[in-house]
Amino acid sequence: MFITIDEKDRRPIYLQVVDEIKTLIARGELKEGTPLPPVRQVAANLGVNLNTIATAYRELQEEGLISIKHGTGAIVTSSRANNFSSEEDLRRPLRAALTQLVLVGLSSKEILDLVAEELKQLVKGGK
Amino acid sequence: MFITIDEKDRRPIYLQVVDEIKTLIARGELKEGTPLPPVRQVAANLGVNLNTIATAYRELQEEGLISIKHGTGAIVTSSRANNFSSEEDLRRPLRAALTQLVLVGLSSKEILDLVAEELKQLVKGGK
Amino acid sequence: MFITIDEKDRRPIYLQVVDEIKTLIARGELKEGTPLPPVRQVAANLGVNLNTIATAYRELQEEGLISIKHGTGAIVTSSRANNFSSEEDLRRPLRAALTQLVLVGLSSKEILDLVAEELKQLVKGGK
Amino acid sequence: MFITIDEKDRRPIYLQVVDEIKTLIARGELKEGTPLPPVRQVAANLGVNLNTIATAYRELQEEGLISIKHGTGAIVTSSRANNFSSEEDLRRPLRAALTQLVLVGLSSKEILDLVAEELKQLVKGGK
DNA sequence: GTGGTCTAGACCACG
DNA sequence: GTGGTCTAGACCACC
Repeated sequence: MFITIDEKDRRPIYLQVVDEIKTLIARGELKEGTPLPPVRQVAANLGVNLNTIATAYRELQEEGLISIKHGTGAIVTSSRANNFSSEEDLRRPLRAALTQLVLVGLSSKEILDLVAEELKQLVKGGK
Repeated sequence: MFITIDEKDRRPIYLQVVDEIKTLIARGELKEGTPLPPVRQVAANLGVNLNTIATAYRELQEEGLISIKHGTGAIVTSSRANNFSSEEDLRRPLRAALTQLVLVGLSSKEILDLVAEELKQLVKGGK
Repeated sequence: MFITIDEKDRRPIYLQVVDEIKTLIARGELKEGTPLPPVRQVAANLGVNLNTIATAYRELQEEGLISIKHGTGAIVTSSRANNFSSEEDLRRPLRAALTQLVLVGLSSKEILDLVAEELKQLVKGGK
Repeated sequence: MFITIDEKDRRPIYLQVVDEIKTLIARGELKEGTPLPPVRQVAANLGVNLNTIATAYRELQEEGLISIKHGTGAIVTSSRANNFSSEEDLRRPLRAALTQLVLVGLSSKEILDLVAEELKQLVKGGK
């Protein structure tokens, strides 16, 4: 399982980890039932503290994507997020991302291509 | 100029403000040369601390979108962001937003429609 | 002997087992002298690790409710717990349970009814 | 605001703090809108680490009882828990607490008196 | 002056 | 061998 963290990214490391794992789940690279690697192992690989990864796992558990069992480890339990979010909550981050692409000078077509490309990687499996 | 902040949004208020203003600029609702309302006024309208808005304006200035002049206020100077960001920096938030949409159960088509809709609102003015 | 464990319950499995068995003893469904089923059997039934049940039995033994004999298994020895607990130790979990009921919006009457109902099931046999 | 922690209690400190604050909210000693004392102050008072209290506050926020604002502090936002719990989830801890009281030898009447007493303190205000 | 995040490391609880 | 909790302390982000 490949996760990378970005020093330059201003968001906290644990949230970066959360997003990377979410993407892996969305892509189907982590299917339901799959065990996640131990907290300590991920922490060692990324060179960060154990607690940082533990926080990420806890967050994923709260969103209902994984289940953590004491003494046993964590497994993916769902590829569906508990959606307590309103449509606006989903639109906001999308709009912000698109806005930045526009401001950087990309044309509508370039943006749509970019979106299509990313989306294709996310739903490789089908749907 | 209409800005709203979302109590439930976990991101800092100043970043929410930054994003909303960026969207207004991208949409052409704030054109080059337009003055931004005074920090005090925005802060009062939103019921937040003055420093919060000042931080947002500073951030926008650093990205080259506005110019802050002591005594005269801030004006929009460009509809192009200084792009110091790598391609990956632009992709990451997009991927995160798309990932969440996938996890919430939307189909590729639904997501593309959503993107197209948001994008249309962003480039209404031109391009 | 019917025991169930609740995946969603955040408390450790062994404690859930301890509490379920205590309830059976309090209700008189497990009387003094009754043998408890072998650790292996309970573990198999619940699909949990053998050590988990062993830990539960050990806990019950420490409270003086059962006696574990190597080779012969465990038997219920008392329907009275060794009360090493202060009054406050007994009140705390009660208060926590009642607090949650209040916060969830139940009225005093509803709560008292609930208590009476549970209590009736616990002392069916006598007292 | 008086909180105490119990060395002998086997539950983690942060959960003890959570329960104590919940009780204060249920009792109406902490009303909606009331600010909670700063994390560092509570930590100092109890002689525990700052992170321990921060964890407790985060838990209360997740249950919807308080709202934490960066740079501002935490305030009580509701005296109603977000009740995602099934009835069984509410009964379990109550049953466990009552079971222990029975096993310790209290009569039904004594238990009901104890419940009534605790409950009275919880709903002093009325209902 | 708030809370948030992270570290290094210890020790415990669980299965 | 898992994850959980806690500490002491540093540094950052936010308002």
